[in-house]
Amino acid sequence: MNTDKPLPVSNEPAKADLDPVFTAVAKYFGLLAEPTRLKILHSICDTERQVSAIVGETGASQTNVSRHLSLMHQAGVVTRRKDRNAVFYKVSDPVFADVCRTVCIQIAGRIEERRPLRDELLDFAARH
Amino acid sequence: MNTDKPLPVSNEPAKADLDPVFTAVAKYFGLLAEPTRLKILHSICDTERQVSAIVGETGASQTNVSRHLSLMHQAGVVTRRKDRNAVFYKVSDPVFADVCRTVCIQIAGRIEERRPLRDELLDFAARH
DNA sequence: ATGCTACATGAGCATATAGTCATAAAACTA
DNA sequence: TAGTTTTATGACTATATGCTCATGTAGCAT
Repeated sequence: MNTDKPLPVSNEPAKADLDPVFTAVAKYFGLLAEPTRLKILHSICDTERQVSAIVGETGASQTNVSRHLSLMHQAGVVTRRKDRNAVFYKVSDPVFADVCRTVCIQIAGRIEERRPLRDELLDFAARH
Repeated sequence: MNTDKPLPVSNEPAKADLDPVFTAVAKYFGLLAEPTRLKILHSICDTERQVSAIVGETGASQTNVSRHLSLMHQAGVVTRRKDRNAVFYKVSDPVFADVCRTVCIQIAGRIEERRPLRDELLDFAARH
């Protein structure tokens, strides 16, 4: 019998195979879907920083920061460098670096205008 | 006593006020962080479609599709148009339309190469 | 060796949310 | 009117995950 991947139903153009893509992309966006992670990314998008510094900047607990950093390291969007007793992290993924810079630096000034966030991200997109 | 918003600790440049921004941005990205929603967005990023058609395309249940559509409508990224018995949805946010087009059309062909997804999104970013 | 600092991690809790089933509401059809 | 189709929603379940407390581990200092 046929052991190849199951053929798509009717004449659809291999649409079933898109599922893993959607799942993977969703996970990727999920990394950007948490305020604490965005804060952390903001803290290390330009400068390499050690965990304790990130903790101080973000105000999150050491445990929590460590967990988020592990997660993002596993996903490959931050790099880890150990120096003596400290561990330094940095955003290695240019997309993420861009996003956090844009979001944090560009948008921050407009928060008091209370424009819908949609507009903010529209501006973000327009500049890329 | 002072009833204004609390002053930032030490000489930090109003960093505490960034919190609502991070939260809002996170919620926004969260809309893109679910496979089913990405499928739905893919289905209506170019063409306006009624719910039953989206159900047929995505393979998700009618209830689930309806919920996701409500959610995205509330968030303002899709528009709703009622025609007789049917309801038509369309992606109204150009950012989302772009994302879903890019992700689905551009990346789909490369899934079998098994490159890390990071590279995929790098390409996405490079073309903007 | 003892203690201190820096980071990571197991266990557990609390909450958010994706999904389902049943049902409701609205509009068309016979 | 009765029945069908289309979409939305209340109630519920299951799972994921953000967070914390406690503890472990590694390197440095005295």
